[in-house]
Amino acid sequence: MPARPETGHSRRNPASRKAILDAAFELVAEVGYSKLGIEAIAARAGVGKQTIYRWWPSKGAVLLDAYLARTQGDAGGEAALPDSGDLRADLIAVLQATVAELRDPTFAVPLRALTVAVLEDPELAAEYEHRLDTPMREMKKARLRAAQNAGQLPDDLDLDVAVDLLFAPVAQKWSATGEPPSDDYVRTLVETVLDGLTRSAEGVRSASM
Amino acid sequence: MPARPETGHSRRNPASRKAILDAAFELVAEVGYSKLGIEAIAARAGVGKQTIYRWWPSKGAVLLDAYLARTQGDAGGEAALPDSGDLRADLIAVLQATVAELRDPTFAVPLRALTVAVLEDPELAAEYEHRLDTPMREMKKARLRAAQNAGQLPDDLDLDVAVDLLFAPVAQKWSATGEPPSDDYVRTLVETVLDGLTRSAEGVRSASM
Amino acid sequence: MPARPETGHSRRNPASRKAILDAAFELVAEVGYSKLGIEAIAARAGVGKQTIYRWWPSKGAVLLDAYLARTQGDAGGEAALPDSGDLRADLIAVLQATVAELRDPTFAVPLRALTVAVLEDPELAAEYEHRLDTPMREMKKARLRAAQNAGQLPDDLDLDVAVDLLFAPVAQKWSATGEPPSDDYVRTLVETVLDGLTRSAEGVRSASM
Amino acid sequence: MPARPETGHSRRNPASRKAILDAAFELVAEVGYSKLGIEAIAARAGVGKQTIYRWWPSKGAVLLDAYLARTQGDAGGEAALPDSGDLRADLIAVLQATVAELRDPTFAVPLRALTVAVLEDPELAAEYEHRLDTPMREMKKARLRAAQNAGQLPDDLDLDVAVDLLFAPVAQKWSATGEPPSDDYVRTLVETVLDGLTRSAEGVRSASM
DNA sequence: CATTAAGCGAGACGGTACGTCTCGTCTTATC
DNA sequence: GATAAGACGAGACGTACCGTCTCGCTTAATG
Repeated sequence: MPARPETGHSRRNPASRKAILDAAFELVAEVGYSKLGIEAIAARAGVGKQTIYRWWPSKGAVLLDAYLARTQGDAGGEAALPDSGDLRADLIAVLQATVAELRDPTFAVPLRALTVAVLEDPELAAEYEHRLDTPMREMKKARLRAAQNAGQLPDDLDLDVAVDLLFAPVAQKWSATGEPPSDDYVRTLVETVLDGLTRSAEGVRSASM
Repeated sequence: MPARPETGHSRRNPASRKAILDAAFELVAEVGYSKLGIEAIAARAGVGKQTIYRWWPSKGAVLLDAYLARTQGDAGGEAALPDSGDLRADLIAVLQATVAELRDPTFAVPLRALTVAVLEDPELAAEYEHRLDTPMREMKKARLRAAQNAGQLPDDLDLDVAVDLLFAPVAQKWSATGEPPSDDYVRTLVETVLDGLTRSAEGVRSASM
Repeated sequence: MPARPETGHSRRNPASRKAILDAAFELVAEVGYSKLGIEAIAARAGVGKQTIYRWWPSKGAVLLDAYLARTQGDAGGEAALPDSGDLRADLIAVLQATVAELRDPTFAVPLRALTVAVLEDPELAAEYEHRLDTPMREMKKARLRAAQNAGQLPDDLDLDVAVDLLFAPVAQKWSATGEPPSDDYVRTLVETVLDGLTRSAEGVRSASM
Repeated sequence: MPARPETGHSRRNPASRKAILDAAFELVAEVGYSKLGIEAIAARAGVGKQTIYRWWPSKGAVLLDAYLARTQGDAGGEAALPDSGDLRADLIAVLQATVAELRDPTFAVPLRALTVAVLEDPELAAEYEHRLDTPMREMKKARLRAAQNAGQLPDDLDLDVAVDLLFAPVAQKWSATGEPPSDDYVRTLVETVLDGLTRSAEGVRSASM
């Protein structure tokens, strides 16, 4: 979330930029969002405070850049969800990988901080949605669309709702308790989503509805 | 989240307590969580700062008490979800009532503040879960259990997963964007959850899985 | 400096009074005047704060009572300066005893506290003068008056000035530096006071004046 | 009492420094030492509290600087006591000027505050002695030394004792009562000091001593 | 090839809120 | 009714950061 478009030949010092993002990521992992301060970031980065204020509008914006630099430094956004043909197994695998990541404090603590920052700042929320949320959602929808094409899911399925059903419960549980749900929960979740709450009550269902 | 059990005859002044909770609730609605300060609460409540520090461990704890006092002051926890016999319609109604509430800033802003507080403080999160989350979840599970007893839902359904599927997507969308989803989204959500993603692709499903 | 005259049969608890004065004296010796607090005195004395506020108008007043209780508990004010007939030797002895006392922190620290209290509170200053300063001054003047009667001092000598000349320099030095002057200083002081600055320059003096 | 030596080109803001010293001097004259607070000084000076804490270790240190700035802002320390050749008259004049100054609350109240501060803080006492007391004492001793050179005072006179005899009684009376002594007292004081207590009892003295 | 203007590390500054401490008053229960 | 206990409104304490603002210094581009 740069304050200025990085077009043209800015005289910005890339070493300072990197030092700031690294310092912010490490610091937030150590002390949490509420105790993360611009002065502390500047001090750890060996940078003047003004260099942060010059390029970022808030500590949340620094954090978003820092998180993106860490999580997407390697992959250029080319990632995709696995597609073995077995949708059920693939979804379980993806969600179990997600909860595994959330169990690693190195990423979970900064992500939690980012969540707080986004909750407190609507502008940052828009930036977050555009740069992190939407790309991830598109990846997930792509996998579901493949299942549709394979005839495994109905064509009129609302893919956004489907993505929410699969991922929101995990995110919510992690937000609320600090811990992601268990692998068993994830398995049950996927199966319940795929089959529906009413799956084995066909007789009753057709009778009452 | 009282610092001390309120058993016995405490010498605590109940008028001060009420003034503090009212001031906190109003202030947070006006300025948001990050700009909510203990001094401002004390000043608006006409109370010394120490009276807050004496009885609450953090501003998040004050906020939780304030929110509970507002939302459960009247109902003694006896509330229940509607049960017309039509599960689908009841769930849509409940979720639409929920999103309607989230569109009212009077409650949504303090609730958002409480969400931030809970994200930043694991102890408060436990308190929140015990005093707010669990009772609500029990209400929701009670309605689903009634549906089970009526043969509308399978007996082996995991009710916790079911509740998450219904409510987490709404909460998540509201958290991420500041706005709750539309009534249409809610309707689609309920129907997708009840029927399952694979609902109209039985043939394919049995073939590939 | 009791807030109420102690005439009549007050229901005042003498044990509490003694505990307060003892606690005040000990505490001030430990922490100094500026860090001496009513709450700390009450706590150490095992007494409610109100019991202090009821009977004394300020911590300085407590301190004056505490100091008097310690220093004059035994002697009922009957003390007198030594009179060996040798004024010079007696004065030196008295002043050296004074500086010796000022070197004992047990009394010097509370006395210093009392000095501060008196500097800050004119009412307490009047009380101090009446109950401590004047009696001491009278003792000193009595010794000088005896010397006058013995023909050792001129009849028209202003005894107040004389007392000040002998004692003010010692008090002043102790106030300013925290340490009383040396025994040698005291000896030189007494001799200079008795003889006058001009003592051995009679010729010049008679010539120029 | 600067916390740091003012050598080199400090980035300290001299306007803030002056505003703080002025505010401190005026405030202490209005409310006295015990009610003088750093916050009030900062507020009146239009300065952040940290700017005071950054440069002074205590309010007493601010007060010392403030007093020195007022009393020695003009004179660069070049002052000297009057020397008309008539020691007796000069001393009376100087002491009467001193008591006149002590009757002016504008200077007397801050000086009294400074006295309290010095009594409570040995480090400040050392600073006070070095920057205020010693220079004044040297001035006084210089005048007495001139009298020695003129043969008006004996060469073996202890000038420190002599200065104390002349000035301590005035300072002491002012400290103890809040009022400096009268002009008459001062005259008697000077004459008694110069002539000695035993001045007109030579016969008796030689007989008994 | 200066010159000049931006970025930079550093940190003082006017502020604000923190959480603690103590003040002097008030209330409650005990004796 | 005096007392021990301690909650209360009030507000100063000294600290920590905020975001802004100079300072010199370095460094790349432009005239």
